[in-house]
Amino acid sequence: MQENNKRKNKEGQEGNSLVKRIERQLGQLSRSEKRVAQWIIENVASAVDASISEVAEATQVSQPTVIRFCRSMGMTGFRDLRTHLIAAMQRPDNYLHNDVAINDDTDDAVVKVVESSIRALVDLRTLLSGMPFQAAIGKMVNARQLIFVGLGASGYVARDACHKFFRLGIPCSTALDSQTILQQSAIARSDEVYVVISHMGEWAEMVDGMRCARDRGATIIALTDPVSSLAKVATWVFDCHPPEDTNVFTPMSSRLAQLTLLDGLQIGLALELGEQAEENLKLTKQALFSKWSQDP
Amino acid sequence: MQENNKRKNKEGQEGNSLVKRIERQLGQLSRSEKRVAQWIIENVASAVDASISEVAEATQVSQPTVIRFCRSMGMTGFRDLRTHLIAAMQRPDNYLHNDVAINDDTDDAVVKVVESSIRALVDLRTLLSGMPFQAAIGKMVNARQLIFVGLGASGYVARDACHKFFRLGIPCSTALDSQTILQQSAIARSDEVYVVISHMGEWAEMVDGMRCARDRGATIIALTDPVSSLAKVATWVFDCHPPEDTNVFTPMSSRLAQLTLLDGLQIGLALELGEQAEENLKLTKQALFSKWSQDP
DNA sequence: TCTAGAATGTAATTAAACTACATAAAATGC
DNA sequence: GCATTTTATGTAGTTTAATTACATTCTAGA
Repeated sequence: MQENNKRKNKEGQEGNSLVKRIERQLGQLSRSEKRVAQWIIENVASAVDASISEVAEATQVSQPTVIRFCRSMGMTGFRDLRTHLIAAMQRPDNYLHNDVAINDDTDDAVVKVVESSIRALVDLRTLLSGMPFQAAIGKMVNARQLIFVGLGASGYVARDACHKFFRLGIPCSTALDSQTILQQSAIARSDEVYVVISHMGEWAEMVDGMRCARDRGATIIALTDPVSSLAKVATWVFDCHPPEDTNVFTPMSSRLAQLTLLDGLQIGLALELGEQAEENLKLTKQALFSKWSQDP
Repeated sequence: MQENNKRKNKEGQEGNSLVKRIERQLGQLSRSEKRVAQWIIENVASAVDASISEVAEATQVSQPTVIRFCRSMGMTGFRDLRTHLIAAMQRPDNYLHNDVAINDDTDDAVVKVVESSIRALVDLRTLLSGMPFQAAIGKMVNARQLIFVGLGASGYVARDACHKFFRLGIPCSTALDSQTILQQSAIARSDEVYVVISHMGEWAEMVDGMRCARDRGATIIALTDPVSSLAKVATWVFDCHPPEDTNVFTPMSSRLAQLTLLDGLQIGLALELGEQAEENLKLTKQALFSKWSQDP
């Protein structure tokens, strides 16, 4: 009758987080207390904000039962439980998957959106070790120019990246539509690096353009689905598998992973470039700062 | 006495972003509120367990003054402050010193970048409860037009948001430089909603423009530092306090929080709009999908 | 079926958080 | 230097949250 144990093993690396502790003691609880426990596990996020009456209502038990549950968990009371829950939520591994549903109220939906973003980045962290940062940065260091390529929503990511990398003192440009991409790649040079952002990696013009650039000797760094056509053309691929796209209300958290990946590349490149890049970064920051500190 | 000073410093460091924020704003507080702030800084550990009355007693001020202090810090109340204190206590020194260092190797640096991004979103998660989503969405539902405003790097966030919201079927535009902002706000209408993104919230032209738009009856939703001039002008403020900006290699993880916040707003708005928005989202997704599924 | 003991709920109690209003202090204008 | 506004703070009351005491219900074993 109990839940399967394999899940416990998989998630159980962080043995002493409060959520895990509740899970472990689930068996020893009475029926009503178990309901409370279950709800808290499944709604950790809402639970940290809830008052005792809200928990009681959500789980259809009386308020004293909620307190009894807290005591069963070794806490002095509800307040204490809340304290520990908040602390536990600071470990990102505690965020579980939960899609936005059409009948969610605003606050629940927002919480879910944020949590799905957190999950996207936690996923990214686990993928990092397999990514060719060294190789990509090695090419960038000697590049005459970086060209950031992206269509539609990915264009915003490309723009953001361009704005970030140019501060290192490297010539940077963008190509955000088919025409520009094709023209740009037609004159590609072997000392140029293309950074291409594409969820699916299947837009024909983009793939064609990149193939052309590649043929002309340019380096293609692709943030895309590793099984896509684009990935086949690229010199180096950073695995950004597209989202499962469960429903229309799921936002594109994957672009956060892309942005973060590009942050990582930029910082890595800055370190590789050394003093010169550091100086440039300082200067660009100062340029902003000195401006607005004049009008308080 | 020397020892006293040292201890104070040490404990100040042991704190965290919230404590730092309190320290930073010490100057702008009134005499009594400053007493509260000081006590909390020097007794973070006791503060997380204390009730309002205990804090009031310890600092010799009235209970409402303690609440006022919480509000001055941008929290909704004492409960909220406590939540944030607990969360902040969870990462004593280690995360602060997790900045990228000049002698890090690439992989270390990348991991640090990703973790600081995760941290930014987990921080956002703890701030959500105090944010006026309902109110903001309420205004957006009936808006004739949404105008997304941002300068420099924030401009990319504004663009991204614009591209996201227009898919709901609402007229959306952007204002990404001083001239456009001033002109746009000069003709602002009471049924328009401005969504303004600014880390510092102190660019004079932007603040002036928004004040003008506000005077003309428009709604100003600001993603900015809650103590900034922009925040004072805004109708609703979403607390996006600027990063502590420890070194030049620290990327702007805070913009991920802004993007995610806007994701949340968009999804919340979509739910509020109901079927029509859902239909629009579906259609825009299909428009993309049918295109690239033709060329595999 | 009866009864002990656990489980749960009801209703009252206490304490915490917050609000509205009043007063005092400081800053400003004349 | 006095009146007037603004700001800061406290007092007292209200609302909400957390907890306790006690009553009821349920369950298991004689």
